[in-house]
Amino acid sequence: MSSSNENAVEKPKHFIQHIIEADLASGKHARIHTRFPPEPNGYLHIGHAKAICINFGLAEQYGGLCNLRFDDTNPEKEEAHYEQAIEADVRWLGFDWGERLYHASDYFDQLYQFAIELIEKGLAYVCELGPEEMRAQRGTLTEPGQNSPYRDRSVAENLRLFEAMKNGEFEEGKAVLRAKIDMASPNLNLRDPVIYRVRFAEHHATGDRWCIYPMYDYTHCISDALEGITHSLCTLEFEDHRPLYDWFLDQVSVPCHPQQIEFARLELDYIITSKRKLNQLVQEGLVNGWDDPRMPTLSGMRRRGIPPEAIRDLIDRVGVTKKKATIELGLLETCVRDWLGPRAPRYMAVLDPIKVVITNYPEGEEEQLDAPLHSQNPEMGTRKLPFGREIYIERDDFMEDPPKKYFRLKPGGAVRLRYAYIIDFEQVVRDESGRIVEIHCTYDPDTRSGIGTSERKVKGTIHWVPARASQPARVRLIDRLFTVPDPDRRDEPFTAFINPEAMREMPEARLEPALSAIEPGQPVQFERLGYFTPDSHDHQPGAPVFNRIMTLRDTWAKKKS
RNA sequence: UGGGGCGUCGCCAAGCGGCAAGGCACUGGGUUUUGAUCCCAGCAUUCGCAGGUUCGAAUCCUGCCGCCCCAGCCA
Repeated sequence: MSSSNENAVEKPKHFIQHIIEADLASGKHARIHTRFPPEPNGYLHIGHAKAICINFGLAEQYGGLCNLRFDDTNPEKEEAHYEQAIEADVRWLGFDWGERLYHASDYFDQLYQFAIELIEKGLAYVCELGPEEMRAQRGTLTEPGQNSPYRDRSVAENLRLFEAMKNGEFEEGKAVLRAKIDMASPNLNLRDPVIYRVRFAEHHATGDRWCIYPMYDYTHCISDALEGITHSLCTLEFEDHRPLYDWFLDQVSVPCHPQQIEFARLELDYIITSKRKLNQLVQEGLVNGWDDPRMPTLSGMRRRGIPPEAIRDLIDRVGVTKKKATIELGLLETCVRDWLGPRAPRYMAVLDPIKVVITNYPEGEEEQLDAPLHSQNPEMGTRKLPFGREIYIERDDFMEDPPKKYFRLKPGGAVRLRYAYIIDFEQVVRDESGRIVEIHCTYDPDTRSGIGTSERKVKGTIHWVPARASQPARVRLIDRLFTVPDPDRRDEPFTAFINPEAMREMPEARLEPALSAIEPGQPVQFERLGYFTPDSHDHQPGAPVFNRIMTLRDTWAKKKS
């Protein structure tokens, strides 16, 4: 996808690949097995795409397997409908978990039995400290914690109390099961972490069968082991949890001991991935839902028209390391253009039209031009393009008083109309207020594209649509959601940096007729403007609505500024 | 002042004792009926800093400095 050119230098392997290859070579594993473990409490965003691509991608690359597992251990936050959305997003990215769709809640019975095993080994106890007391006794970063007064209960008593917890005999907050590790550990995670808490909440998968729920650290490692995961990949903030991950697996009779490996999550400038903040955007109506095309959610990017291949390419180019890195948005833009460039069929649309009358073109006449769908790839075929006396061009493709090097239409000048003729400027027509309402030109019949006999050359070529045969449309210009690269890390709230121009609708836009056959999901290029696709919610065959996926690279705009 | 990580070009990133890959961005030039694409060229005497070991260090040692994460009965 990226640079598969001539000298095709092999892409260097990243550290996780080194680990996997060593494990395969040493015979530690015959095949690898990974998993993508989202919590079903929100929608997936571009950051999740990295975890998805790494887990599924590595399994694919080394002939292994990757499970999809919902980490549903907190009934108060999770909801079933998120699961369907997550599944759709993972599939959209092009990955498949086969029959291996699991839930942490599938293991609640086993998790309960392993907890009993820990109690029997004297490694877990029921603690009746309240949340505040427990915090007070945990110590600080520099001071050790104190042992709970309940720490030395007998195995029999712990067994009885834990069962009482399970039977609903304790109110929420009145008792937890804790691992007995070390209250003086410099790693806070090892200071007798809670492994079960009481919650009288309906769980979306297990209903009211349980009133005690296992905590993440305890659940995750055991779930991995039960699924035969070989490499448990997660983000950097879990590094401190690895000793606990290993501790549980060492104490309990699970079938294997997966290796947890941490990598840096994906960060992009001009975007945010905080669940809380994305939710705020939606709740406060700052965007139109989770799949608003401005959103960095996978559903938003899909609706905007960004190809999943471009996202996979981005992840591929960015690499996998333990160093926190913020990638420039420009790289994503490059990936999108690289994927779409050779594939998107070309059409013409005028976003902000101004009428051009070709005064020497016979009134009432019209001709059908043949225009290639992709000038570099003739195999894509052609479409018919009606041309007549009246057409529309882009308002900013004409300037009365142009700067030097402006080679579009100007007084005294000429331009080529893409796939049609060269036209010469004649005059502008104004209304009473002096506003230009029309431009009059003449065309040069010998310059028709392809079959013209003239040797005449002009510097500029502009796009256009026929006045009569073009179709009115709403076209939304999508741009970055924020005006600063780091809206997250400012003194003002991030909402202060929302880009008011992130979605501009062009109400007067007009499309060439062939565009009426394009449906949502099909990306096209509007020549000289960018890549666009019909909006999956609002587009109607008779009333088209297109979203801009990405502009074309524009060096002219750069030179001007 | 505890513990765990990370510091190689503007943004990423190879490199693992033998003398700084690659991508993106940027800059110049060529092609072009998309100021797009494509092509060609340029772009770190230097690897957070300071010492040390060595014939030789981004790579080894020592000491500093900077940044990130951890005190949920969240994940």
